[in-house]
Amino acid sequence: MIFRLGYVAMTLGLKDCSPSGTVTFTNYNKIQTEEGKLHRLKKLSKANLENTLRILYYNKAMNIHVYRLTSKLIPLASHPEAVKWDYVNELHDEFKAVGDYIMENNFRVSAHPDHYTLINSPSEKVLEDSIRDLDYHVNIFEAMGLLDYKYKLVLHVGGLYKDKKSSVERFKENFVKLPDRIRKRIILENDDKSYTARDVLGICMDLNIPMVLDVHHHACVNQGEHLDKLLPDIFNTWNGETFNPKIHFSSPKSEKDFRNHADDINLTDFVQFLKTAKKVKRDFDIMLEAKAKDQALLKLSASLTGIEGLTRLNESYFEM
DNA sequence: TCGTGTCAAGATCTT
DNA sequence: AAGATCTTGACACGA
Repeated sequence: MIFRLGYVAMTLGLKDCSPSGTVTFTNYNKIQTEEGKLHRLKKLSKANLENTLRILYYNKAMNIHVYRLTSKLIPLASHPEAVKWDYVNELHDEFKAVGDYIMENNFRVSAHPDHYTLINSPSEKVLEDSIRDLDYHVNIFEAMGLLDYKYKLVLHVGGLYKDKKSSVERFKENFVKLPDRIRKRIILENDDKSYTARDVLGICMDLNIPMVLDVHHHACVNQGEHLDKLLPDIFNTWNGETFNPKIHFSSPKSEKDFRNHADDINLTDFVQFLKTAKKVKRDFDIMLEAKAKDQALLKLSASLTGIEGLTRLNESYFEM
């Protein structure tokens, strides 16, 4: 079986190549004219898309095909008070260049709306803001021409609101009401505090949603279950999907800051997880969430060369 | 050019 | 009930 490695958003191997250039709302407001504001947003967005393309060139050169797009491609896009503009059409060519390159080279790209996006919130406003943010993310995929639902948005279940059971119910109610173009993109990940892998698996099986296991989060909070028990079912939530199952992997920064991400991936823990994954006998992808991004990936990749039972096919592809 | 406080956003813990 | 904390990369501003 084959597994692949990927990383998140930015590339330390490239200088001056942030795909997440932005402007603070405070500063944005200092710009006097509507035209000036628009110009600023457009300039930043254009640079972000160009840098994303550069990152993809780099990924291709490095044989890395699993990559998470930044959520910050279009600054203030879902900010309620920022000027509304048609970034999809105005940046059509830039979006298309990125999307074409992704499809031509079979990249598996995804996005991960940040933790303010909560579709199980009891607040009508928070829900509304969240849907607007999801809409923005889908707009980006669509603008790139990534119309296939295989390009996913990773979400957490949300807050507990002092009552897990009703909060899960609210998630389900709100989820099924989402428009197809959003709902069919969403996949769910266990978090490091509230919703365990087992909680999320239950929801995913109920609603037919692919689940992303975060191994680190599972170590932070669990109900005593071993991953051996859960992993086959987690992978089965991907049956019928185009892409293989995906998991997230990161290492704790320290014993004290256990939930924080370390710069690199702990080799011992990683190999330990591979042993569990091997039993499932299924190809899968691993999104590395390490602060050293692509450098952490390459470092891990290099150190996996000597591991017994593992064949390194290239920088990010392994057979075991 | 460098260092540091600040930043759109919510939830939850602390006081 | 209000304020602090979480966590993160990048801005913004001043030295």
